[in-house]
Amino acid sequence: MSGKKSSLTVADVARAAKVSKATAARVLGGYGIASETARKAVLEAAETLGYQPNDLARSMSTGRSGLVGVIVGDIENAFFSQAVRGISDTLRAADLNLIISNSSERLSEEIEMVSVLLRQRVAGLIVAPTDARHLDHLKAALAAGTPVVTLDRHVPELEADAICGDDRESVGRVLRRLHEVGHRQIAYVTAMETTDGKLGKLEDIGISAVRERITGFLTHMREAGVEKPANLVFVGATGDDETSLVVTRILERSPPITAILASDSLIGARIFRELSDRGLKLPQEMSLVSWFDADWTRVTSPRICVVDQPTYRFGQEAAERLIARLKGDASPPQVFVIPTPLLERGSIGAARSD
Amino acid sequence: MSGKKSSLTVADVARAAKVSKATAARVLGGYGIASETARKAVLEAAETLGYQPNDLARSMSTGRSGLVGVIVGDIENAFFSQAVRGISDTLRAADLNLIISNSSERLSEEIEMVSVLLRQRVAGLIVAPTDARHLDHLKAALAAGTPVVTLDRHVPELEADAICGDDRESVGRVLRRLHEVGHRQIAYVTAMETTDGKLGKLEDIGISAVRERITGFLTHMREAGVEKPANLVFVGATGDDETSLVVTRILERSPPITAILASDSLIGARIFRELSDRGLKLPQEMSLVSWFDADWTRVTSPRICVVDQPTYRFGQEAAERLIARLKGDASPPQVFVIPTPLLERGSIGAARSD
DNA sequence: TTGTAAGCGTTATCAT
DNA sequence: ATGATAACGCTTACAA
Repeated sequence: MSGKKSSLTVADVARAAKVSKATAARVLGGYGIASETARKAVLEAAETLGYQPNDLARSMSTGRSGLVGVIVGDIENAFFSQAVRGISDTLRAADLNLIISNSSERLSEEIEMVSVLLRQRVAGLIVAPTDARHLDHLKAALAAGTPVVTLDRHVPELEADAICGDDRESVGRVLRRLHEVGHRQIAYVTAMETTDGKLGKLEDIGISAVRERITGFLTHMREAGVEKPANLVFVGATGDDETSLVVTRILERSPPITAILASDSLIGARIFRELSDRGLKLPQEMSLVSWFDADWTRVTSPRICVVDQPTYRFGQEAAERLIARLKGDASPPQVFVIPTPLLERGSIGAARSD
Repeated sequence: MSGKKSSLTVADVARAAKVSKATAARVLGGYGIASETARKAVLEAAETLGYQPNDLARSMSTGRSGLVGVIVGDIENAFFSQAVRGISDTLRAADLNLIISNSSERLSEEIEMVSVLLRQRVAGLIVAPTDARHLDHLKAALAAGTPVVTLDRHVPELEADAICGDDRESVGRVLRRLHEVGHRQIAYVTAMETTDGKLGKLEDIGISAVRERITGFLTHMREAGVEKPANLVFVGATGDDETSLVVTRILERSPPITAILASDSLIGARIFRELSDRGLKLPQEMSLVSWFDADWTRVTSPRICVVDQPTYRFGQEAAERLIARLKGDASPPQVFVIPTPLLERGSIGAARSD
């Protein structure tokens, strides 16, 4: 009852239809030409036998594989899973499938996964590169003729299309808004880890989206007359405990910090919980803005103001670019910047009088 | 600069290493035997040439493919993306990769995806079957010798291992708790669609997890002396508007409904928003319990009591079962029931006096 | 231990 | 329009 029946081949169908293997293959593969009679005979034979083509073999001889590799930082994160959905929907419409891998935002894993995917001879790669300073593996993919599209991140040195948000500008929008209602001491909190817990050189930030946003933050804050904005960037908010520590440091600051920007929605949620655990009232005692319009930001009171990153669209665009490349588009690599508007909600209030 | 260099083969390496193709293949494939000298020569040649094996070809000749197909209802839903993460982590440890597909909870898409994945000759399949009454495609997979594991759902008629929660019991736990604090009129809300908006025959519920929970609900409610518990099951909460309608109907009921169970975390979030939009106070005016410990349930006030479905573990177990099958385990199919404990939080309060 | 040669299931070339 | 037949890149008897 549990048959490991080594599936049927075109040869079997050909035999049943009393034509040559070549003719059967032409009909089944939908290429070349065949007479109506032959076509009918073959299709009928295939039907009754229950023939299922072997895409492995097909890819072997054609050289192209119908599989696209996707490497994200963390599929559990709605930011990425939503993007993956966009990718998936778009790819399917082009008859492509998707092999998915998690880098856990670790370079070593990303390298490993690229290698695995290349071995599988994927038709193309969509990657959220973990570290803009290590690109050999991605360059190797390109050199092997496998198109690459970067997702959410842009690496100029790579000959690849990129889909990303307007990170630097989005920070500007947030800060302008906060400035309008009187905020001056504003904290930026990110998960990024540094050796000493302090913000280092900007060039050392491997994830371009993070680098862009912090750069924007520093620029705009300086323009607004804040002395040492780097002191307002808090790094290392990687988990609950670390974030708790960061919040403590923020609350101890003098002059008092009146608003917090959370670099992503995981951090945002943690910060929100910390603040409400400590009994702080939003937005009277603290304003909060997070990146990504996650579910949780709409059930809090007040609801949380967010920078809306339409990641489903990120995914769509990425897949579309890749498909274009697969179809032969050989134009120079482009960066597609997707607007990430500020969604105003109750978590921004007037700054406390200092 | 953009080379479509048709990658190197074992033959190229063999030539460079001055050995036969077979010897090179043996070394590179890590099978058979080779002298130390040969081994060194081959590896060195492979290294300097930059040889990358072709897994497609390998699968072709060995018959096994190193790829596992996963079909979920909606990768955007944290319930599934978390499970996928569990699957991914576990598979990787066994040197397997994962092709992922979305069924959008539609049978037709599921059938299509199974077919695509079988064509790709995946080694195995992990599926959250959309409809327990249509199994031909999954049976075909089994017949072709491809092991199948069902995720979150169990279909007895299928010769496949199943990983699922203790759905029926979990409803019991929830209801018992609610009963203790005085609730009698309790609503169960699900996304499931029916033709007339009413609950039909239980056997017609295609998703086993939903069927089990509703069955449990009806049984326990009856045991608690509620007359027509079916009237307390609200179906069709598929989107924001539909859920709004359901909530209206719930609030209009007499005798008044004092507690709501949300069949999944998307519905739970929608219901919560509806309730707070209407100014109802949790838990004084309404109690709420949701399935799945989603992020949003921990940032509301009060926090939402949930039935904790450890879906990462669901995924892990599913992958482990599949790996066991791939290794040749031929024992009869088993159902692995994973406990889904009730996490008590502030959203349960004493029932209003009626 | 090593090499020769025959597959795996397609596609693709070239006569017929 | 159709049919032999040779690839594709690997594994795997079987021989040497």
